[in-house]
Amino acid sequence: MSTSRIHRVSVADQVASAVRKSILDGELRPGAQLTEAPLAASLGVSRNTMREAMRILILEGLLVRSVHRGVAVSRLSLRDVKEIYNIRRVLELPAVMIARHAPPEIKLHLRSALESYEATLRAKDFVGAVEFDLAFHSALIRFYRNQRLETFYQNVIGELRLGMVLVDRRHDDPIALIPIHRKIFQYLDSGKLKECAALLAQHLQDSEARLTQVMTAAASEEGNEFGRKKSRAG
Amino acid sequence: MSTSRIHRVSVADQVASAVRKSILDGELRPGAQLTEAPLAASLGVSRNTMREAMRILILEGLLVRSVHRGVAVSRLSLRDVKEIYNIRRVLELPAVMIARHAPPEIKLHLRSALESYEATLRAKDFVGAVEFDLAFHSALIRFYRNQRLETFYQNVIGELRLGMVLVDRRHDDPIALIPIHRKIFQYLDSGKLKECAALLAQHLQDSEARLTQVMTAAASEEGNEFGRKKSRAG
DNA sequence: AGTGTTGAATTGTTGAACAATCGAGCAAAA
DNA sequence: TTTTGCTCGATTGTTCAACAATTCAACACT
Repeated sequence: MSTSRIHRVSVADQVASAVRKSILDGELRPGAQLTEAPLAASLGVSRNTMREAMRILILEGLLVRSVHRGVAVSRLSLRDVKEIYNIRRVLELPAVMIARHAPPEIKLHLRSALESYEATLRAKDFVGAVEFDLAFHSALIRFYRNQRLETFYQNVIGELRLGMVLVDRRHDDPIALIPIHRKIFQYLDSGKLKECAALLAQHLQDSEARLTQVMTAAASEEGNEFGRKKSRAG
Repeated sequence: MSTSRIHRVSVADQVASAVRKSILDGELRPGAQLTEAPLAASLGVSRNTMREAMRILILEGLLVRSVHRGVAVSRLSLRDVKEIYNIRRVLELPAVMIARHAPPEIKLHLRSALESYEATLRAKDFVGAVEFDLAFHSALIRFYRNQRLETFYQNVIGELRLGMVLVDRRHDDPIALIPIHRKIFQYLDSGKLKECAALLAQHLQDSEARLTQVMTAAASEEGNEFGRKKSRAG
């Protein structure tokens, strides 16, 4: 009954999806320790299956395992952020440059993501807006028509969200980002690809700077929180 | 005793490496069915550990699993080849363009790979030459100084080798490829990056065309071999 | 020839077990 | 007081054995 579709997936995959969602939604914070047995029990699967699911998420970079010390939700370092934004530049900027003869279907996706983005943002749902913000950028990658590139990009974006859950609503003025995305889309839609790429580059630069700034700020005030095991502040 | 290093790795990882090597060396041909129990027994590990190892290789794209039907070594389709070479273009060409202020360490790697490549090729060791050919190209990716990009590229190259094991020595004249790589390196070394990128693009185009051609040829004569289960040629 | 049906083999998943290892608490020593 | 060493409970790494679900091929039946 539960699996009505023909598209059958293994339990391990489903468990992986569930845990992935918990991480991406910020339910499981970066650094959180995941002990196998209780987690497996809470999801009603065996420890072996849970380990298989964890293996998937480790390969995706959402979890880290240190031998005999368990797995934990990955912590995004500043170096990671730098890497990820470089990847975004390498992939997104050429993507818009090949958008000339792109099928209209992808542009519809872009427009759809854009409108959802604006709607959630105006509704002050900043957490939900992240989803559509990244959906917009993911749609750009589809210009390549390359499955491997898309899944890779998706993984990278997943890691990036690890850092964004820490940011949340500290955004000074997220509404200000609306016209940026809109302008990027307009340039793209009207074939002004160079201008589009330039604006996108600027946008990525700003985005990286903002995240980096918030992360350094958060890192400094994290010492007296529950992040580290032994806070020397006591 | 066996693990003298501090760098401990799980058994599953070791098993994955062993199987990966078997595949990349052509011992396990594309399409080969891998039944868990015998393979696990032959390597002296449990079925669970073997499944974990398989999961890794599936995520890497070297194996495919269809539910309840087991795992098999991936077959590279022409579409796959097209995707992979597009990825190579997206990553390798910009890589040489940012090689201006690259650390000399990477250039040493390039030179080393180049010399090994020429040596093995002159020794008529065409299978071994593939290794160094790809090592040369992998070194280009290191210009990015980006761990995620490198591992992704490494995965993609691994998949490409799935197709190359089928090709092997059908190369018309592999020796002719020596001056190409050498010229690419010289352009790079002397800072003529545009010329380098152009030549590299040409090289990738030729390489793709050759592989595609061999694969279509191999596919047509594969029908009466053991490739497909039911050959209608009988 | 075409169509159930059966049954062996393989996979998906579970549950339990045991050794290896870690971490914390506590005692002994400096 | 700080450091060192020890013990012990908890968690992980790995194995093993079992069973349900599913596939595949052979076979019987029409």
